[in-house]
Amino acid sequence: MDVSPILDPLNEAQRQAVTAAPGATLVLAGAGSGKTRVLVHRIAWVCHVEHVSPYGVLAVTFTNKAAAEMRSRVEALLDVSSAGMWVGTFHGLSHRLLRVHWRDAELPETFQILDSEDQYRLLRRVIKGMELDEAKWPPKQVQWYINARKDEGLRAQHLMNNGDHTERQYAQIYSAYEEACERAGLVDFAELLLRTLELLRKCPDVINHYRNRFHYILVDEFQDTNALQYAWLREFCGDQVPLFAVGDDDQSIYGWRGARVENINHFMRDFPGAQFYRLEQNYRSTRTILTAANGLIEHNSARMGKSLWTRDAEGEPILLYAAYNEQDEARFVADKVIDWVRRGHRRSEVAVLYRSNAQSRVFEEVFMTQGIPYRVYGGLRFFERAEIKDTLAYLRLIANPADDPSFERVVNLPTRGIGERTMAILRAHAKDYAISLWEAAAQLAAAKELTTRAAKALTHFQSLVVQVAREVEELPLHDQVARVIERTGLKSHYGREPGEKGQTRIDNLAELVNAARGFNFNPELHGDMSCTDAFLAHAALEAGEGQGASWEDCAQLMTLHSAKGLEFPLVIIVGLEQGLFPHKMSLQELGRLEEERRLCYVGITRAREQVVLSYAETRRQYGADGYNPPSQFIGELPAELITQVRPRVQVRPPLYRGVDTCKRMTVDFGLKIGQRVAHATFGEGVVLDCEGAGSHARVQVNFESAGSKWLVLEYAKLEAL
DNA sequence: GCGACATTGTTTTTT
DNA sequence: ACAATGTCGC
Repeated sequence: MDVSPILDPLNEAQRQAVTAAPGATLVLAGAGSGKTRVLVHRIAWVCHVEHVSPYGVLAVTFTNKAAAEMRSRVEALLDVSSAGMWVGTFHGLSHRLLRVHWRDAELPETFQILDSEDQYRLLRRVIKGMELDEAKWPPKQVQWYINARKDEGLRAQHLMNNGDHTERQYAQIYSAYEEACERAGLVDFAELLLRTLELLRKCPDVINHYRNRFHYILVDEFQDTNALQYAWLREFCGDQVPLFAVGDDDQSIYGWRGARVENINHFMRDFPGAQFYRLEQNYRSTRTILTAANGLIEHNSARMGKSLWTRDAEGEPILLYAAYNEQDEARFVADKVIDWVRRGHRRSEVAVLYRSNAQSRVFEEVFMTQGIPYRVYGGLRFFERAEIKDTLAYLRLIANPADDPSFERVVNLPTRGIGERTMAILRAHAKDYAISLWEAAAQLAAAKELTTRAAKALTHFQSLVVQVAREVEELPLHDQVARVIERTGLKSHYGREPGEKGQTRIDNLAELVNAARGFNFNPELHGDMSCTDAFLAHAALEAGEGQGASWEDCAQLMTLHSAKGLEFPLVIIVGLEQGLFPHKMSLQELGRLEEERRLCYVGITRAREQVVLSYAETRRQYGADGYNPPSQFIGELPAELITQVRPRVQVRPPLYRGVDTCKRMTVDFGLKIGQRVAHATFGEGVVLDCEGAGSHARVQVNFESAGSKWLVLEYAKLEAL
């Protein structure tokens, strides 16, 4: 067997990892060091050299995108179809397992998946149903709590008797939520994993089957695994099946949602004798960029230790721009994009990275006026749109009338006279007899316990659903979807919405029919699910892109988090201000601050050719002007790599504040906020704020070298520049 | 059931 | 500031 296609494209460290002896292996793979390549080549290696069938390989990722990429690269390298191979996300693979073993997992055959929005809505219902005050038990927080517990492998029953009153109440809600899911045959995202884990633990037949089947398990982005996912992996491995894990502790940015970098350490403990490799040669960035990234990340204490290097040239210095405010910052960035394009590059090679989504707005506005095409990542995705979810809710209700959340969603959409009062009676009845809303509706309408009007409306709704269900039974999927949209009145309902909005929704519904038409039912993957169920699961597990892939050459706007795994020739990281990035919520705890620093590290290492940084001296946030000092991360980068960009001219209109100090400042000292000033010892800086009056008047000045300071005007002898 | 006003919370995101 | 809810009156 010729292994040269597998080994030739690899460097020494990669080759060692790929050809490691069978057994647990951990690869610490720095940014841009060929992590996916190692994973893919490792699969090829074990298949070709150790003669493991591709069907004996289980490869797990976090996102569908990563799974798809892995699949296609394995196919290209192995020259076989990857159809039989188990490559997928934790959730996708868990789902697949639960569909096969639904009986052992104690699920109804047609169980459906709740996405986070569905989960949130159901939780609100549950909390209301328990007659609890939403203000005291915020559904968002409860949702957070439940998911966090599930991610730790904990059920409500484990929590009922612990903690204080609050804790117990949370556990009570958790328990009621479990029951609601149970009754309606619903499974949320975390539940997919937890159910699977419990299934594997309680059914020796099942786990033995899979341990015999999978001879190799690989996992990507290992630093992002939470406790549940790690337990899931260990369960599959037992003490026989080797686990090949690839990750980078320096890119762990999801601690806030339960990811445990410590799993990297646990790996070495739980798999004694595990092999350990480091990939430190970077193929992406210039030396300047890597030196900067290394310099920054060295400020973190809890690290495995790793230092990226490259054979690449030194490259451009890192640019730093101190903007007056967020508008000035956006204008500067727009200029940079225009300049980049003028030099013969593509716009799509530029990424603007920010800490929080709200920051995208200014950039959008300025890009719009400057005529720069752009694309914002994140936001509502296709299958998350209201009109899409409404249609899917009808489909779900047809498949399973006990699906209470779907019932709630569409019972009065379009409005058919079933209001809050009727629903309250329905819910109470359903609760009393522990039946679904669907059954409750049927019973109450028959028992004449409702007003004639309400009973009629309910009967009408139910017969509509039954009728559409019958009509649709034998139709191909896309016709089913089209028929549902038509017959339920959704189409005309949205058509009535005024303006562009209604049309967009209609277009989206048409797009949904297309998506259904293009949906491949794969018996290999979907087992004996119905095509509709498979499509519904697909909608929940792969919510689709935020915006359809744009053919136009667009500048890319996204959060630092969503930039992970991507690369761009030019990366512009904006809003580098203390309190914004690192975010103020992270400043109290060292661990969280270090995570912010890793986020910055991720941002910098996305760049191939150049990094540009910027911050604003004043920024309008939550409606008020804020003054943030420059981010500490700027100071943590090696100073010699940074070139300050001087502002061109003073573009920003001066800010006036209607307080006496400002007037005095302006009149007596010739100062105003935003004014550049010079101080005898501190050098040059910018006035950020003022307070007090008369001889107590003070100004806050942000000095270039000395940082920001409060000075008493009378003594400071500031010189206006 | 819908439009007008009030209240509320604004880090990051995938599945 | 602002968007996204919730409440109230018709």
